Formats: sequence, C-alpha cells, structure tokens
Amino acid sequence: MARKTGSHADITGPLVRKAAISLIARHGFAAVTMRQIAAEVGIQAGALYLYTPDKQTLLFDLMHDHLADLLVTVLAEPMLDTPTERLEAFCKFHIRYHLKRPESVFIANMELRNLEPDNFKKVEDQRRQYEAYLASILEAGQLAKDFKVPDCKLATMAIIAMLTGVNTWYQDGGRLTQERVERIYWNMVRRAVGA
Amino acid sequence: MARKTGSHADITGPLVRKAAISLIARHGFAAVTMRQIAAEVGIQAGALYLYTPDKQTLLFDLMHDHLADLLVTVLAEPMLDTPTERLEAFCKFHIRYHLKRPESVFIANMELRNLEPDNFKKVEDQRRQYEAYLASILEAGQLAKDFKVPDCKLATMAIIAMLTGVNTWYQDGGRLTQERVERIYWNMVRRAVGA
DNA sequence: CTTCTAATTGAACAATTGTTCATATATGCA
DNA sequence: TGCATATATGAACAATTGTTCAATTAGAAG
Repeated sequence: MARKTGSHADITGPLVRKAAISLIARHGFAAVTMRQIAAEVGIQAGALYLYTPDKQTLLFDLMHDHLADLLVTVLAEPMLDTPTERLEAFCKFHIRYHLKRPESVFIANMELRNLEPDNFKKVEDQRRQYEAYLASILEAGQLAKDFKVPDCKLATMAIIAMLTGVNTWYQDGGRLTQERVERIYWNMVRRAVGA
Repeated sequence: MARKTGSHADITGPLVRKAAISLIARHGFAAVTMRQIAAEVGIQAGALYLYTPDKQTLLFDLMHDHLADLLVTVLAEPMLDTPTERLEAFCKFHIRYHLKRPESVFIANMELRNLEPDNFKKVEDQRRQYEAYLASILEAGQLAKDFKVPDCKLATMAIIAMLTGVNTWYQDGGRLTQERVERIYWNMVRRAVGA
C-alpha cells in the first residue's frame, strides 16, 4: 500500500543512494562497507536494510537506474532531420549527460564485474540498447551517403569510448568550457565518420 | 647476494604475479583475497609473503611493471619520418600491445583508486608520460601543418580512450581480424586529426 | 652422508565483514 | 490522550580478512 505523505523513509532512502554512489565511486564497491555507507548517512548499519535487501541489490539498483535514466533521456531528445544533425546532437548530449553525473558513470563503467550474473545480464542489455541507438544513427548516415564509415559497429564503440573518456580528465573551471569541449569532440567525430 | 642458478622462488614468483593478474582482472583487487591467489598458485597464503611484502605492494608492482614495459616498448619503436607515419605506427602499436595483455591493461585502468597515494602518484606519472609521447606526435604534425587539430591535449585523450576501448569488445576469432581493426581505427584517427 | 639455507606449512591473531533481530524510539492518526 | 506502525538502535552472529611466525620440509653445497 502506497503512503500518501512524505515519510522519513522517503528522505533517508535517497540519502542512502547518494552516500553509496559517492563512496563506491571513490573506493569501489568491494572496498566499501555497509557501515561506511551508514556512517555517511548518519545511521547505524542495521538501518540500511530498511532501504535495500542487501549490498548486491543496492549496487544493481544504482547501475540499473542510472542506465534507465540515460536511455529514457536520450530517447526523449527531439529527432532531428539529418543523420549528421542527429550525430552532432548525440555527441553533445553524451558529453553533457555524463559530465553531469560522473560518479554514477564511473560506477556503471567500473563495477560491472561485481554484479551477479542475472544482474549483469540486465545491465549489459541496457548498455547494448544505448549503443544500438548510436549505431542506428551511423547506419542511417551511411545509407544516405552522408557518412563514410567502414564499419558501423566499430565506429559506435570508438565514438562512445572517446566521448566517455572526457569524464576521466574534465574538470569544471578548467582550461576549456564544457561547450568548447563538446564542439571540439563533435568536430573530431564528424571528421572520423567522414561527415 | 644474487643467486646464480634458477631457484624455486624464481619460478613461483612469476606464478604468483600471473595468478594475481588473472584474479584481480576478473574480480577486482578489493574482492580478491590472498588465500585465493595462493590457492591458484597451489601454495598456502603465508607463503605469498615470500614474494611480496603485502597486498598493496603486489598491486602496485603489477601496475607499475605493466606501464614501465609499455613505456619502454613504445619508446623503442623506430622513429619514422613524418608525423602521419608516426601517428599511424602509434595507433597500431597501441591496439596491438593492449590486445596482447588485456588483463594487465584492465588492472592498470581500473585499480588506480586502490593505490595508496604515493603509489598512485608514481603510476599516474607513468600514464602522463605515455600520453606525452602521443601529444608530441600531434604537436609535430600540427606544426608541420600535416594535422588540423584544434587542441592537442584533447586529441591525445580522445585518441587514447578510443584505442583502448578496443579491449572492451574485441575477441580473437571474432568477425574482424586484429589487423583489420587496426586499419579501421587508424583510418578514423587519421580523419579525426585531419591528416 | 652432513650442513646450511631457502621454501613452505598450518595454526593463530585481532579486526572486520554482511546480515539478523529483539528491543527501543519516534511519528501520525483516532 | 493512546494505539499502531514506521524507523532506528546496538548487540550479536558466523565467516572471512591480511598478516605473522614457530615449526617443518626440501634442495643444494661441501
């Protein structure tokens, strides 16, 4: 039965997620203890089990929810007319979206091997869907002879790796603004696909 | 005093390293126990301490030695005449070298946060040197007007991320040979830098 | 053979792990 | 006010952790 009013749990639950994201991104899932997460929230370790059935589910939920939001958001972007415009929008979206939540991105990329087989399959499928979205843009551009890509699958992996790599070095207030980074990367991608 | 003949330790030592690499790549440093490593080698956990002072040093040695070998090897490559030739050689070298030791590469990329601060600094510096090698090629090409790169630092990070990404999906005996992958990626890099 | 050292065992250590649960406190509703 | 439920404690659990070390075995040198 759903609660009507905002209870304490509705506040603490998100706090647990936030603490877990921060700690796991910094130290890795296996290195973070339930007691550390609890301490960050300001509760005892036992109370965590009011918000998650176990540690593994907590990790899976973080990764699954992150990727689910990524998919929903990218699919909600307005569909532009030409493959080139769509590729530009994708590149800039990917950089912007990932730079806004670096901790979740880090976890989603690094903690795959700590997922139990069933959970791993689900998360892997979400990644596959996201890659398929980019691949479809490349294939459309290839078909329309807007792009010259020798292999769409390879180009997909290359572009995603390249764009996600921004997260490893970018820092706010650094030498380049985010908009400038987006433009430079889009230019490299554009030329790489021959558009 | 150096031993003249190959002792048992000269054999077991490398076995410990190999077992550690395999296990850490699969499960992550924090999730692997000294007892697991020992079991893989076929000895007791206590005997590991004949080959490493502690778990942290074992990890650092794996990462440090991997990157040291990477640096020595890339610097030993013959220096070609033009920046374009050098960039092509670098791209193909990077893919080939990394595909040959995927487990060490995985560890070097994923376990940075499990290094103690001093060890982290050393490994980070090795990475910086490798990046500087590629950056110098891009800067030379830019100066010679062979490349059109809006930002050499960004292009360096983009290219390395893109090339290293091959390790996440390539499998021997798959759809594409390694040589074909090298050529396709080099083509994308070449166009990305405007060569 | 004996002697010396290198290599290894196996038990032990204190600390920490994820998780459970009886008990207590707080909160919202009648 | 009191009752019911949601939320939290804190102690306890067995299992496991990295590491140490006295005792033992193996191997090479003389």
